[in-house]
Parts: sequence; structure tokens; C-alpha cells
Amino acid sequence: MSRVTIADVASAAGVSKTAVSFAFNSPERLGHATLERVLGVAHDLGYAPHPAARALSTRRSGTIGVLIPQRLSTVFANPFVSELIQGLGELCEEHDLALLLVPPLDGSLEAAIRHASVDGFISLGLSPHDRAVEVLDGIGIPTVLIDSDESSTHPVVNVDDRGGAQAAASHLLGLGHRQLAIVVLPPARAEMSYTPTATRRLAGYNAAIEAAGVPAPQSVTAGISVAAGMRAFESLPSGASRPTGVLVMSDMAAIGVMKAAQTAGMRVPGDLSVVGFDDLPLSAWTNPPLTTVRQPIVDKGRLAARMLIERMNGKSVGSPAPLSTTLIVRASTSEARNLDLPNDRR
Amino acid sequence: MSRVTIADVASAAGVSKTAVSFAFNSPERLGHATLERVLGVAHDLGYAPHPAARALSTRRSGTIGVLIPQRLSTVFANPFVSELIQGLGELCEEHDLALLLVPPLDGSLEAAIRHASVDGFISLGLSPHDRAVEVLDGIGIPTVLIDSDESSTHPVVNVDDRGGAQAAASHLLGLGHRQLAIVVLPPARAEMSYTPTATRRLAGYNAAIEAAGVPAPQSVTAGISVAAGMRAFESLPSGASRPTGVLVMSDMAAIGVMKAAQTAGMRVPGDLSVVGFDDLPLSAWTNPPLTTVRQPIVDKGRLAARMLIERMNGKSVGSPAPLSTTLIVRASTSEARNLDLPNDRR
DNA sequence: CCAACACGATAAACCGCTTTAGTAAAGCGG
DNA sequence: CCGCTTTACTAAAGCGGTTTATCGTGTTGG
Repeated sequence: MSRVTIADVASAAGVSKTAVSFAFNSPERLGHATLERVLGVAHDLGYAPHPAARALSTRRSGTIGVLIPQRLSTVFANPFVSELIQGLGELCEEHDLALLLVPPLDGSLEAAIRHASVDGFISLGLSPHDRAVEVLDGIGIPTVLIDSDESSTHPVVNVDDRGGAQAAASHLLGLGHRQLAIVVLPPARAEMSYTPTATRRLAGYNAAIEAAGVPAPQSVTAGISVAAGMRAFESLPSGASRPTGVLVMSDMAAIGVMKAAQTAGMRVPGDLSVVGFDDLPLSAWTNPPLTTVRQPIVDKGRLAARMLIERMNGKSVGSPAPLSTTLIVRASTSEARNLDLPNDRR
Repeated sequence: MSRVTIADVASAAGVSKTAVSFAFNSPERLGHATLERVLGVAHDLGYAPHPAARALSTRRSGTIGVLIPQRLSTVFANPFVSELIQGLGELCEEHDLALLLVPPLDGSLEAAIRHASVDGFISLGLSPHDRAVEVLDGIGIPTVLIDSDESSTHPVVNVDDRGGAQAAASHLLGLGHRQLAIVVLPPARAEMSYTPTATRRLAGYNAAIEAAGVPAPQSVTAGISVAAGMRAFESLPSGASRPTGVLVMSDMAAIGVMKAAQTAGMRVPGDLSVVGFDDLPLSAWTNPPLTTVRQPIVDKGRLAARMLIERMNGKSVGSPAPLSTTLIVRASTSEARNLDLPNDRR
């Protein structure tokens, strides 16, 4: 009843285990007759080499791992990850690799890493100094970091977060907004503070804002989900210091902000301009369509996978230049209304 | 420079390999002093058991596989899959499992299956008679089918597709629509025709339509994406036989249909009513918000994972009752206009 | 004082495959 | 007919863990 092994095939075909192995991996080393016979027997018996045994022998598992810093249910609520996987997937399929999603095991990402049988890792949003990344190095598994900080030891695939954020802020400022708020990305892991990405985007926002000589904006942290965006809106200051424009670091949260604003009776963009970040496909269908900063997520995944595969093949590769971001102006932003009425607007 | 093995730790700590193994797996079998020492040495050396070796020995990989019948880039363009993974992920994390995405390898799903080192498989949309599923059986890997046909050999997790579809069609018919069209799901694999799911939904639509004594609707097949939905709209009949309502088997395609209709100058729902299937989160934000059939996708994933894990633990489980679906009426459907000029209601 | 018995640690077999080194037979030129 | 190379196939040694059976040893009970 148990699995049929190479030895079973060998004895059934009257040859050695080696011959069976050769039949699959180096067919040219076998005589034509035996090759046929072995393959035939193997097929009849439904033989499939045990993947773990094969991996142990060849030191290759045919799998690359994706380090998921949080619970799968929260991470996959963000379409960003789907996009990324589309990119990774393309390269994986091209190279006959499977994709292993590695979430924290029993709360510990490090433990999960040790258990994962992969040829390489892709890390999402983790700093190069994160303990998980150090474990990776300790084991000596090739790794590529996405959305991280520059690192001398790992290739890092980034987009121009700072430039994109700056463009977003300039856009709002150009429309006459003076009272702004920022919705910041959540930390990748509980222990951390700002993610590398959040830090860069913040810098971009602030650069534009300071250059315009406008008061420093309030900032709120929100998870990457519509619900979190809604909560973020609630915690924005109201009254006189109410912002007329809000810069959100993710499209999902931006949609939440719009939704909450609308249910609070405000009009977007009439009463509140919102600009997101990512340009997810769905951001074009929202109501109103979201003004946002486009980053090439699929490309990012593709590029990261390509670099990882090269590293797995022994080539040493450096970090590529950050991919460019572009502001996509849709309908969630408009000129600030009655921006300096002598006394309170409303 | 190569990986540190259990033998390295053993000799560094002056004990046998067995002792090191015990230190991790049966700490109670070691004296307190040695236990501490071994763990200390292991930590200093950065030892991590080789996952493949461990898997070979224990016959457990700590991984469950998700059989992806198509390219990752097309499958993950559909938020349905993200939702499902959220459900699967919850259970996986609870049981300390990782999730392996297994797309066709070199075009062959069967080949991919053989290479995957997993303890169990979840199949998406494949018939129980699919060759891939047969390979699974041949190897003897526990498997749970999602969106499949009833099977005596495997647990199947389904929703009430037929009932949901019937409700959707009844909704349109109740609004006075007489000229309908159906947008059918694409085959899961190139070889197949209708998927089990598509067959059931079609039956549901038709049951309602026939009961209403309305002419049989046109049907078009469209992939699960906005772009495919747009193309589907294009290929709908125009002129006198133009449908006033369209039943779409996926929300993504439904959104595409709406979008294409709008860019063609039609108003939704004024000129065309559209009802989708799935109730993806984003379907609530579209313009107009989409009327659709809600299916509990996350629950589906959770349930499937739970059943698989039980099967992996040796318990034999049967198929659960189909999860229920409910029609969610939003704003993409309205009464049919001027349907027969003389006596039109409305 | 000796048999009985936990206790702590180990040697060796095993998991299922790949691969190196090697052997027997066949082919070949001289 | 002999040495030399090919060809076709195999034995056995890993790969890096786990696990079973065993073995000293210091403790006890009778």
C-alpha cells in the first residue's frame, strides 16, 4: 500500500536502481531496449520519484520561497501581493519552479525559514538587518529583497518610492491644498517601526511639503486594507485643522479613506482629495477613480525572480536601479476649495 | 563553507548524532546538562536541520500544495484566489504548515505534482476524473477538491452554485428582463470543456429561465478578468436581439462587461443590467456597485484546508454539504426598460 | 551482595534517490 | 588472437536526518 520506490521498479524491470535513475535523468546512458522497458514498468507501476529524496540527493528542491512577514490572511487581502506573485510566477514557470509561501510558523518567521525546503528566498518588505534575513544568511540560501534598504550582501529590488511620493504631494500642493495628512504603511513585523518603503515615501512627501513651505502634516498609521483606511479617516483631525487632502501610502487604505469620507457625508474630491500609492488594477474602477502613484508591481516580481534565479545558478548579481514610479491622475483629487476664506469654511 | 550538518554539531558538542537529534525532537530523553550544551553548540554554529533530509526521514514535509491549473499570472489576476488563500492560510498557520503553489511545470500539471514535496494537495476546479487527480491518487497523496464534481474517492468542497445562479437569473427575470445573455467560465485546462462549476451555474440559470418561459439566452465564454469581460461584451449580439440583462459567472468578467458597456455609451443598469458571481470585496466599490451572488470564498478555503489536514492525520472524511450562496443586490441591475412598448410596466 | 531497573547516551539501520567508480562484454584495429 | 576502447549496466557510497535496539552505569529492592 505504500509508495512505490525506485527499488520496486528496478526489481520489477530486472535492472539495478541505477538503471532506473538513468532512465529518467540520463536516458542516453541506457540501451534502447532497457530504456523502453524501464520506462514502461515505471509507468505501469505509477512510479514517481520521492521529491524529498531527490532534493536531498541533488541539493535542489525546485522551489523558491516567498517570505511572508505576516499572516497570510492579512497579506493576501492586499492585491499588491497577487500582482507580485504574477510576476514571480512568470519566471517560476519559465524555469520550472514552484512557489512556496512561507508565513511565520508558530509566530516565528525564523523557524518557518528553517523548515522550508527551497533553493532561494524572496523577502517582502524586510530590512536587510531583520533577524529573519540573518538566519537566511546563516544557512547560506540565496536571497533577494523586495522593498528593503540598500544592502551590500543582497540584491534589492525597489521602486522609486521617494520620487513617487514627492510627485503625489506636489500634485496636491499644486492644486492648492495646504492642510494635508499622511496615512503611513504599517510595520512589516510587530517589532519594527517604519518599513524601509514607508520611510522613503515619507521622505518624498515631506520633501515636497517642506519645499512648499506648508505646515507639517499629521500622520496616521493604517494597515493595508479598506477597513484600516476607514479607521484611519476616523482618526484624522476634524474641525479647523481638518486636512483637505490626504496622502495615503497604499491604494487599499486610500479606498478606505474615500469610503469613510463619503459615508461621513463628505464628497471626494469636492471636500477631500485623496491620492493613493500602488495603482492596483481595481483603483481604476473605484468611485471616484483613484488618483495614485503607479509602481510596476508585476515587473518588480519578475525582476526579483530573475535575479534570484541567477543567484541560484551561482552568478553574483548586484541590485538593479529602482524601477520608476509615475503619478496617475484620476478623479479623486481636485483643487482645494475656498482655501483661504477669512474665517471658517464649511 | 557548506551547510552545517547534524554531524558537525555532534562532534563539536562531543556527542552522537542521535543526541543532537533528540535535543530537538525528544529533549526529555537527554540529560539536562547535555541538552543545554547541544542546543548551545547548535545555536552557535547556526545549525538548521536540512528540510529535505528531515522530510525524507519523517515522511512529512510540513507543506500542503495548491494545484494551480493554469499559469500563475492568469490565476492570480483573479482575486478569488487571494481570498481562497486567505482561508487556506488561516488553517495552515494554525497547523504550522507552508503553502506550495504548484502551477503546470513545463505545461504539465502531472509532472509538477510529481516534483512537489507536500503532505497533501488542494485542487482548484479540476474534475475528479482529471488526469492530474489520477496521478495524485496513484501516488497516494491525500487530496481535497474545491469546485469539483461529487466524488466517492475524495472530499469535495463546493458552494451551492446552482442555487446561486438560479437566484441571479430569477432576479433579472423578476425585473422584467426577457432578453438575457450568459457569460460562462473558461475551462480550467485547455483540454476540458465546461468546468464542474460552470456546468452547475449554467443549470441554475437555465432552470430559472426555462421556468419563466423565456427564450434561451445566448452564451459566451470569457476568462476571469476584466479584459476578458470586455471582450465578452463585444461579442454579444446587438440590434434587435441585444440582451437587456447579462448573467456573468465571475465578478471580474462582470466588471469588464459593465466597463465595456459604459464605454460603448450604454448606461448600467439603465440600458443593461449585469449580475456577477463571487462577491469579491472589490465588487462593492465598482461603479455602479455590482449586483452579484455571494459565495463564502474564505470559508471555502478554510473548510478545504481543515478537511485536508484531517485526511493527512489519517482520519477519513466525507464531503461536506455545499456552502450556501446568496444574491447580493446592488446597483448594477434595474427593471428592464421599454420591453414591449404597448403594455410596458414602469 | 546480587539481580533488577531506570537512565543517559550511542551504533547502526533506514528513508529513497543520485552519482561515482568500476566491471563485464562487445567492438575493433592490427 | 590480443590489447584497447566503447557500450551497457551495476555496486556501493553518499545526501542529512530519524529511530530502533542496545549498552554501560549508577541506584535500588530483596
